[in-house]
Amino acid sequence: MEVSVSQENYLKAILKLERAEGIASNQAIAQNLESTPAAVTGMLRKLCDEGLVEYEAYQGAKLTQVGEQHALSTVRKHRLWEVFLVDKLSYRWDAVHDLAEELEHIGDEIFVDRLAAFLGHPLFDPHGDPIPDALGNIRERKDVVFSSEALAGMKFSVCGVSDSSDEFLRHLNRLGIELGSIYHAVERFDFDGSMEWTNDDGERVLVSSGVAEKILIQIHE
Amino acid sequence: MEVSVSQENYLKAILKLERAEGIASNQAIAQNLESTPAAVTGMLRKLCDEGLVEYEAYQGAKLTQVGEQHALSTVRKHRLWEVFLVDKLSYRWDAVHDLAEELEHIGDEIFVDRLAAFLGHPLFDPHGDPIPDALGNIRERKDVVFSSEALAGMKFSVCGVSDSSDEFLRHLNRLGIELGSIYHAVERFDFDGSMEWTNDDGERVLVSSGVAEKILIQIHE
DNA sequence: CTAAATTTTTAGTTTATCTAAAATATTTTT
DNA sequence: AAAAATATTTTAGATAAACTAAAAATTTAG
Ligand SMILES: [Mn+2]
Ligand SMILES: [Mn+2]
Ligand SMILES: [Mn+2]
Ligand SMILES: [Mn+2]
Repeated sequence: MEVSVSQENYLKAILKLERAEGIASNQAIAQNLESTPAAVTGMLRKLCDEGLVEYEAYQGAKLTQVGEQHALSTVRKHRLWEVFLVDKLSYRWDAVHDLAEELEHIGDEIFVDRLAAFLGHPLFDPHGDPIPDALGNIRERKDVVFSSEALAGMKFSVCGVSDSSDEFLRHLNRLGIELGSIYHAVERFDFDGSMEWTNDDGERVLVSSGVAEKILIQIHE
Repeated sequence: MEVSVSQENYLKAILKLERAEGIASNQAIAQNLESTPAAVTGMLRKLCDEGLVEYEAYQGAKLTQVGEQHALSTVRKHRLWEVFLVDKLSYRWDAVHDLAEELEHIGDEIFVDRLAAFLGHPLFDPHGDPIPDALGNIRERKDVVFSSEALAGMKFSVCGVSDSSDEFLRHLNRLGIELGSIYHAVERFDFDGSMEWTNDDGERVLVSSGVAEKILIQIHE
């Protein structure tokens, strides 16, 4: 019952799609993994044979109990390694994804658990994504909305992003926006939906609607 | 110029053999990697094409400058990860090899260098093997001999092992012998070459000649 | 019910590595 | 220097894990 690197990446993609849309369609999986529907069909059959996904032809895929645990364990590893890279090796949040994508496939549960203990059992990764615990439980955050929903006058803190691509994160770096940053929404410009924010140091930042829609915030008071 | 996991394992084996015997014979490489001479011939040709080893048919293999650097970098990663596992994740020295064998193939020079910095640029791994620095320099230890050479009355500290197999290390665990342990040689029994040692707490240990021949020590005064 | 979209099947292809047995070269022994 | 023993290479093919393009089948939407 060895699960290959490729298979683990499939499981992660299916987990993500299942959480987002209820079921993982062939096409969506292909898109996620930059592959083709034909390749996905082949892999789904294999994963089904191995008891990791439920799959009937033309009906899309769902993870089995075992498959979901495996996927969650891989996500857990991925996010813990991202924490390690940022907290211990001083990587920036836009430089950790590819490395974590490799590290997530190494070692067993004992290894992950020791890593988690060493890091102090962190609850979130450097992008604000929740880290499943050893049993696969994910604490979904409450009271979290996209910053595009903030109204003028509100005070909020940045607690996540819905796009962890290096390009987007580097754009945020340029704007000075990072996890934990606290801002006030000053104004929304109806013309293009962009917003002006200020922080406690009085620094202003102009956030386009496209960017605001990808930043998760928690509203204060 | 991507070097595969398998290729990196070949380079490491060749490095080891070259240091030990001057040249890496086909057969010795096969033995090291639990493969066959025919498979080795094929891989040596590929590595030669890629400029990583010098190889002429029937003449055995030597690493090129580039190949040696790559091999040293892999060894460096392996040993640094072993230090990480023991120092940070509380693994025992007999449980780190297989994991390091996988981790050593991940990431680039920047990653290794940051890991080394995080660990405080350790000079030796948990088995007493020297860790190459970022440039590939290995500080070979001086005044190190096998414990079988210790004469009655001598005081010494354990600084390495020539066999890092889990079985041997677990045997040392049972005897209570670990890196840094300090002993006095009490007596050698001519009958079978076994030795009796004591530590400062007055605890005695009987070491067979086979074991003594695999333990590296530094003699005090 | 059609037409469009999605998925599966078919029939290979690719890549990387390994194997057994035969042929060849090298080394050792006589 | 032969012969014998040992080591290495060649040959020819196996294996495994994935992926692809195009055709066929199925599902879904209008
Ligand atoms: Mn991955
Ligand atoms: Mn992340
Ligand atoms: Mn390895
Ligand atoms: Mn070691």
